[in-house]
Amino acid sequence: MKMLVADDDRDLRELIGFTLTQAGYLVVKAGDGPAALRMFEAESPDLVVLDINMPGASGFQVCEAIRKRSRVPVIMLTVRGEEEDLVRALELGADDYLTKPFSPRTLLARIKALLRRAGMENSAPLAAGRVALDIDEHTVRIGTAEPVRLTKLELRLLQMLLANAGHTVSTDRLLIQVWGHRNSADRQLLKQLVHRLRQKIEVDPATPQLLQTASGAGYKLVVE
Amino acid sequence: MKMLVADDDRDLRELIGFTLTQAGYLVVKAGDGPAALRMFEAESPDLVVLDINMPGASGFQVCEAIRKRSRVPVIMLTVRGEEEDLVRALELGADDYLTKPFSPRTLLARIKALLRRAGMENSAPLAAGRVALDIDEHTVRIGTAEPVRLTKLELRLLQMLLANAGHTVSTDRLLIQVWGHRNSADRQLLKQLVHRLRQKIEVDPATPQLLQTASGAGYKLVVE
DNA sequence: CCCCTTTGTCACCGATTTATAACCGGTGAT
DNA sequence: ATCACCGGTTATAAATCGGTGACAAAGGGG
Repeated sequence: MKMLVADDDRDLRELIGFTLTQAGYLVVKAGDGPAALRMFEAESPDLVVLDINMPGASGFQVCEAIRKRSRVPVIMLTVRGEEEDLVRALELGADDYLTKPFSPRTLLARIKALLRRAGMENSAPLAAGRVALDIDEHTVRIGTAEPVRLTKLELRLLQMLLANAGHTVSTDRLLIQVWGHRNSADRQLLKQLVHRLRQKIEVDPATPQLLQTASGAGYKLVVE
Repeated sequence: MKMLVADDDRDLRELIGFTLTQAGYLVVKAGDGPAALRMFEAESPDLVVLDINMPGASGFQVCEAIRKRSRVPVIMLTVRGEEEDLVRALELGADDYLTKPFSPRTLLARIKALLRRAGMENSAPLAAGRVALDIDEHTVRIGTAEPVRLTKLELRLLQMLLANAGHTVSTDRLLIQVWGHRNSADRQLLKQLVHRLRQKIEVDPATPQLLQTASGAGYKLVVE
């Protein structure tokens, strides 16, 4: 699940990003309206957290532009006492809003409630290079081959690697993302999981072309 | 469209009632928790506006009781700065909340947004492929076969799958949409319901052609 | 009240998925 | 050379998942 966070307040942006990352979501960030729209185009997030007050283009304009091409859930951020803003935001198609300041816990609760209600059928398949991941169906397609079914853990691992395609992801981060905890004994789990995943997605699992080992560091997904 | 307004503050109750009536909705009112539950039973409203602080039974208890038997949209009313309340309310299954004081215009905007999300304004497509669902009659027709009668739960499940025809719907989402709550123990209910539905709509229930399992992910309705 | 339908609960099976352990070969440090 | 460590592989045990049948509880007319 990928989310776009658009806010000009750097600290708040990082806080929200951190909160969502900890909760297991992938996060992309933007500091102003135009950047938010570019990121939206480039990343096709599954949910957007959008500050109303931003330089460049206001949250309203961004929201309107997003609604022109997608029904992705949008949460607007606003300061207290600006009820006119809220009405306008909701009329423009925003799905929910939060008044600043808010607690991370509240944000998460709202996001979860929204995702629960939001249909979620517009979750675009995550892809890089020849690898296309369909989260809903729990499948990957390599090139034009038949889609391969993945288990829950395989899906999470591949999602994590795909989100950082071309870059090495450390074993610690993978452990946290896939199992939610880290301790040295669990490296064995990762070994196993990588092995099983390679059986499914590599042409020759003995000489991995896609899921390569970065010795001593972690793993990476190679894209051309 | 009938709505239940439950609040112990008589003035606020009347204001909300007036606002909703003006907007063209039918309104029934209750001044405390037990009355709210009685009205809910007697009137079967399509949406509930529920104050958290009420004598007799708190809004939490009322919300919980409502969720035990219905998935009707619920909006909770609360005072500012009680974030714990909000989280608890949303976790109990409330769909939205408003912090007092709020403007009538805000209330209406939120209600409309909620109805829009609940799919109560634009009726979902009732047919896909060879499957045609008649919600009023509680029947499905597969191809040119005789219509088959469905139970309430079977209808909801099939409606949900039909709305996402061709795409996998996760078990969690199905649990929420059909029963209104999610709880890992309740997966058994879904198993049974799917089993019973297959008996009714599949030519050979042992090898499902329509209602297929996406192992580890959920179920999907296959359309050609 | 009884009868019938619907819904929830339980137990069990087979298959899949995940966890645990042992072993192998390569590498780098001492 | 020896040893510790790392990553890959194989094998096996444990847990989970989905399907099924049987049956009990709840609900709804007549």
